Amino acid sequence: MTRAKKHRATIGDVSALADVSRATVSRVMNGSPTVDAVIADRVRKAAAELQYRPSNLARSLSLGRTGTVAVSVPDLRNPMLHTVLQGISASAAHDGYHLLVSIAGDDVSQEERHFLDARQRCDGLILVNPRGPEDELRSALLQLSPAVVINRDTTDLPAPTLSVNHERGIALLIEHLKELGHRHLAYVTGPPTAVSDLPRKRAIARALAADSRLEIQTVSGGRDVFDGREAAEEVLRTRATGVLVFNDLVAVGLLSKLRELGISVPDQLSVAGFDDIDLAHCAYPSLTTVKVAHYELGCRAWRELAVLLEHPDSASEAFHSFDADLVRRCSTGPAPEIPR
Amino acid sequence: MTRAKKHRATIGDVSALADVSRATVSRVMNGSPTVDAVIADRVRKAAAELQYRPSNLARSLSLGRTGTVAVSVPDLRNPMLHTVLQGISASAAHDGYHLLVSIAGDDVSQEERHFLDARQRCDGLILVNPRGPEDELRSALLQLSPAVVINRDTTDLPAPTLSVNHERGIALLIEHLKELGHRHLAYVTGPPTAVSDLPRKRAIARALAADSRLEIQTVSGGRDVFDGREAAEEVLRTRATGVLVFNDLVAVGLLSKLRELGISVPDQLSVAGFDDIDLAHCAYPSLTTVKVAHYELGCRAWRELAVLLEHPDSASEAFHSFDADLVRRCSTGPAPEIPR
DNA sequence: TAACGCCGAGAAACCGGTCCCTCAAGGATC
DNA sequence: GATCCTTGAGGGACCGGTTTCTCGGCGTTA
Repeated sequence: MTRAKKHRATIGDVSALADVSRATVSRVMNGSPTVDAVIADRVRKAAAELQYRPSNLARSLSLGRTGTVAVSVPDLRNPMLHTVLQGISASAAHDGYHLLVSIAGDDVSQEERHFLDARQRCDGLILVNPRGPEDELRSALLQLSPAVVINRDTTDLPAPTLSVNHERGIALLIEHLKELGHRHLAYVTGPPTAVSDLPRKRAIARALAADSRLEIQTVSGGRDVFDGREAAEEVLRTRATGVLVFNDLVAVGLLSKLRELGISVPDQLSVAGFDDIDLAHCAYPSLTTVKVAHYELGCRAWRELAVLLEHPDSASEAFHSFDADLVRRCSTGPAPEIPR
Repeated sequence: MTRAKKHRATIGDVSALADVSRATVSRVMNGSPTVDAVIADRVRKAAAELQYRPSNLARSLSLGRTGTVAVSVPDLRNPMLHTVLQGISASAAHDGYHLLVSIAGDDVSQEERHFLDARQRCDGLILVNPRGPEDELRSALLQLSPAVVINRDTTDLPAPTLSVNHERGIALLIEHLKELGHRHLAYVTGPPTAVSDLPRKRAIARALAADSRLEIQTVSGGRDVFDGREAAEEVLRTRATGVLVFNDLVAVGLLSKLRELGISVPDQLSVAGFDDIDLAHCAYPSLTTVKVAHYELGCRAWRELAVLLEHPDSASEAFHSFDADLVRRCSTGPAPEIPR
């Protein structure tokens, strides 16, 4: 054989060298106790000599399970995702599962195909911030099962769904700014594809309906710090005294540009973010925001998936909402007496 | 059959329903032109009816390739990694490969096992910031091939290695601070496991050897903003006038704590980071740092891996170094005449 | 000493695809 | 009308594991 350098050793190579059947090698590798110690030793020695590593692929195919779960995320830049991932990862590891992260990328039309692809290599899938239209998501989920959805505020998807209560989070921030005397606000949106913009906008509509003296204008934003910087001038044009921003990252960008433009926060303009990422605490001024238990959300997502992995037929469609808590910091303050 | 709801349809189910052989189904699914249009249609109809999706696992096993490559990273919090990932991801997608990200986690002793695991599910592996001892890494790489290493400044690893020139980056920063009149510096390290601390420390040792008037003290830091905040008081105790920080994220944390402590940057203390992440531009004061072509580094890493995937025997051991460029911003300034 | 049971290892089917090889049918050529 | 070539589909081996089922050999008990 010229296998010497080429392909890795297979179970057949080991069984031949140890002069036993492949079944026996399999038993030894999996620690089955029904193998004679002498033979087991011979097998282990042969395996070591050949540097044998069982093929995960073949093993998974035969076993019908991979011991792996995929998490699909649109983009990794948002630190809030990392916290969710840590929660999932820690819980999954505890149950002996591996985690693979798959980046869906910007092309929403490719998202469904991407989900299917990720799902195929694993026993289950966690979709974080899926973006496509609801009917597509709904039909995709039927093929993806077992799957769990994070941050889609549709309550009756054919999969367990966990979501931050964005609506309430925004409501808290609006309330906070109103208490500080603000009447004219601006909302800096997320990227056009972000579905989680919808509940935020619902909260805004509701607040407007409840208080006729309130005014809230929308400014298009994005997902990262540069998007926040770019939104700054338009925010100023609205002449609002307080700004709600899609998330903390965009808010930090906005703060930096406002500073360059000579706007004093919060004296002239109050700014509030969303998520309470580590950075919110380090921003200047430190960022008022709402805090979400992202880590626990990740843990819970895993638990839901774990149940489905055990009982694939338990048609779980639970919806769990995670409330947000206001975190008052220095980027919000009383509305200025005299608008700019 | 009670297969109705249970397992997904297999190629056998489709071939039975379409009354053709499994080989023919396989041909149709892979778009082979040697199939009669009528039959192909029948097969497609049957596949649609059964909602047939070929098993990636079985396909990969049979094909001997998965069309997937894994990237192993220690932790996702550092934004610099995202840029590298984007580079890899874009290039890989261009060549029709999928990318999976695997998070190694904090336990370095599990790292080798983690690499093997990630590698097993894919055709290749890119190791970003591997941390274990060099001899372990060296022997692991032999089993991991094809693999590519990013950010390990050992030039003769048994795999293509791409690394930021940390040594030169730090040298640039030291030079910059010296020009500003600083003689007494502090260096805030990365986490204890970070191997990329070594070239940074080498640069420091070299600078000290070259200039007897220079003094540089080491303060232990970490990898995220909170580590930076925690290092602040010890930094102040060194009475240094300039600080080099392991990376931008830690530097941003340090800046925030210094601000709380009433230290004026750069008037009383100059601070410099490393990596030039987006945030460096948004920090207050904006952060002097060194910029690295992380995106290009990612692209190059993919290219190296792609070559190995094509020609597994081309024993490539190339070492590529990516130079860093100084980015002067507002967090560094002239050394104070009178130290604190 | 014969019958029974248990332990441990091998043969072979199986997971779900791919693909080489074979061969039948139909059209073209002489 | 017979032969050759081409087209296209099927049979079956294969990828590298796991697992059921079978059976030989040994120790135990009557």
